[in-house]
Amino acid sequence: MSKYDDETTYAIGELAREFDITPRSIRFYEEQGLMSPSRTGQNRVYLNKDRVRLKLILRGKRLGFSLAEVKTLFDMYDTNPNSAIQLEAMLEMTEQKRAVLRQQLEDIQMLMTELDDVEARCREELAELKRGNIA
Amino acid sequence: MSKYDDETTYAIGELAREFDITPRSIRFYEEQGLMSPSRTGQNRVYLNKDRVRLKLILRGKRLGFSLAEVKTLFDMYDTNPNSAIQLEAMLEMTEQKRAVLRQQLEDIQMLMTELDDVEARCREELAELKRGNIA
DNA sequence: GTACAGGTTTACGTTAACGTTAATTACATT
DNA sequence: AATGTAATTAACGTTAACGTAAACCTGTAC
Repeated sequence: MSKYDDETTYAIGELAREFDITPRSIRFYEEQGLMSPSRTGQNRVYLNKDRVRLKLILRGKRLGFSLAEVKTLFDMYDTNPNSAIQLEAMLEMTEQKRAVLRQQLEDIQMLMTELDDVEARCREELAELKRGNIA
Repeated sequence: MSKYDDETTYAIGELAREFDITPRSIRFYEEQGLMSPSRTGQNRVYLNKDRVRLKLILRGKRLGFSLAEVKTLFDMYDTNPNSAIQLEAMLEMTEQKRAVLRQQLEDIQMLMTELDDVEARCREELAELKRGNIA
């Protein structure tokens, strides 16, 4: 259970398949300073910590964070892990996202009822047409 | 209470201010075929129906619809609103959108709980920091 | 020894939804 | 007449997150 027990390595294609993305994306994340895998010759070699990073990137994306936002979080964590400042920045960012999501929920509910209306009117008019009413 | 009782007109700048967008955006929506205000000379003049359209466009955007998607919805509603074929197509379309919305609702709820998790962990670690635990 | 399945870099292309000048017009005040 | 405010068209610029060649290396399989 030590830190040393997972020395599995991954090629870029393996990670790409595992997370269902393209190698291009992974290289792009590196280009943006989000990862820095080691090399064997000119080939990229990914360790478990890199895999974890990638997982975090993708989760950030799912949460609606841009790559730039993910990077700021990473940078904060790298230079000052578990500092109060970093944690509070994280809280602030999640709070923002939460606000966006709340707005979206509201909008969706409004649109749903609007769809109900439209649908109801459609059905009514269809019924009239079937009855031969050309109104 | 007839259809004729709202003949208020709006200039592009008024609408822009009201909805907190730029005139450029409004012109862009028109360029994309989403609105077609009348003119006085070369100036655009917006009636209440145009204002409603704009409101719908913005709501669609907040919901994550592209302008192209909003346009297809508009086109469907605009062309032959009373033919049986169009009505049935419309019903099918709304049903599809409804399914998409249900999916979005699910996604958002999942994201919310994920954010809850992240936030909870942050708060825990912050609490430990305050207690002086450097773990 | 050659074909293939992976990897590499470089660099231009793509899409959406505007932003940003520029150059012009028109009406209202001062 | 000059200034200010709001409008117009036309057209090139921008951002994010990759996609898509092109041209190359390289280890293994047959």
